[in-house]
Amino acid sequence: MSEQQTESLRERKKRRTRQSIIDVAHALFHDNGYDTTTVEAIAAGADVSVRTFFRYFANKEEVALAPLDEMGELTLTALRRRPADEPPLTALRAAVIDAWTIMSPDGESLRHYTDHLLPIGNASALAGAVQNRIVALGDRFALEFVEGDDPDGPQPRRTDLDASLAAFAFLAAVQVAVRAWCASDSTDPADLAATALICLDSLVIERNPAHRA
Amino acid sequence: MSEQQTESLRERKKRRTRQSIIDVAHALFHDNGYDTTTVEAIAAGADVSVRTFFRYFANKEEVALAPLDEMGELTLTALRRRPADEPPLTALRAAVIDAWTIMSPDGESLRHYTDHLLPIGNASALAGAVQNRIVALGDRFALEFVEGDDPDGPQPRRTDLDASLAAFAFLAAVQVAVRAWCASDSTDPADLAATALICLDSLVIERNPAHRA
DNA sequence: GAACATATGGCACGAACTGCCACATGGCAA
DNA sequence: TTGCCATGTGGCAGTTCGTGCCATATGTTC
Repeated sequence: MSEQQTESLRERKKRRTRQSIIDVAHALFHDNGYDTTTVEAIAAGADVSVRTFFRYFANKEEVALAPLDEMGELTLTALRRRPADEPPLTALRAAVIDAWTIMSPDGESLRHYTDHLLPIGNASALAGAVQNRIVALGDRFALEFVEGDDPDGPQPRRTDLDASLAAFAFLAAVQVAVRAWCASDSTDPADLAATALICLDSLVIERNPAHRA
Repeated sequence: MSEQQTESLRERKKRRTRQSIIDVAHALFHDNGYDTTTVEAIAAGADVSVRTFFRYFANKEEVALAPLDEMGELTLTALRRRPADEPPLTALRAAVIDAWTIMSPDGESLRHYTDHLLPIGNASALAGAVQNRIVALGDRFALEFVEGDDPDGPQPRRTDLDASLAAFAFLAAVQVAVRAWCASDSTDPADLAATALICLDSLVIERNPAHRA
């Protein structure tokens, strides 16, 4: 199940094309900025037609945010490996640390990731798209908690509201850290991680205090 | 200073044109949805050229989100009226309640506001723009706390990180509430307010625990 | 190699914006 | 009132993103 049945020629070709588009695009974004880089240029660089570009990516944003999506997926799978009875915020905190550790056994791939963060952060046209990803990710995090919760466990079933709240408060904390890091003069990924942990550690969510609705 | 010197004919005309564009646009959004409503149609309805539309609003999103901006401003001014020594989350909670109360002495204008929320919430193309506004608002909230903080007060000066964290955690909670309300079958603004308070009350931010950076 | 499925390219088109220039309108002073 | 100046407005051409349609090329299967 973990071993892949040597993907077909077609699939290999598609994978290579896709990666080529991503690489070319990010190189151009880095050099010329996101806004001034046209899809036409990306397509030309990746040696595909513009029409084909849009078959691989629904829009220009998507190719720019591909690395972000990867990190999101990584965090999500890390979250799924946490014990089911762990409180949401604790699990999320641990998951993001796991994801970063997995990504940077050498510390290099995390830097490769953060390298994409600055160009993205500077492209105001991308900001909205980034936020959309974050919201979508938050929903998936939240879903993990309500689904994973044992219906006949010792605790009363966690409400959707609690789950969402934990997920989005968590993401807000990470965002604050990323933005602070981007604003600072540091380019060291370790500083980013440290800032993120500080933010996460000052977050607390009370479990539905006796509150009349 | 509070009384306006009877704005000039020019200014009155601009104001009317602007409001006309907003009204026409939202009527069309309500009827046909955001995506399928073209700027051309809005401009035609408001009896201005397309070129002029773009002189009033930088893009289609901006006219759609004008009511949201208004609410943001309202909350911000309410926040400025809070005592300076109030903890950020407490002040924000009170400010948003104030803003809602101001907006709905009769309960009608708040409904008028929430009426805009659904069309916006359903327009996926707007989601990113909404998030952008929220981030911008969060920054202004945060700024309020660091600036308003007395440098030689009894407490060690609040860091920017703390201020941002409070602002964005607050906005995350409100967002969760709004989304939950949109997803529910309720159209009663009171339900929205109640949900928002529940979310806000389970949020706690610890003040920078002894944490080695 | 034939038959089929799918990936690709090219073209026309719609919609969001923008720059530019000509014209109209409001404000102001002689 | 007249005329000058600032500013608001319209129209048009052009760029870019994104989509539907159809013909063609390439991989897959028998």
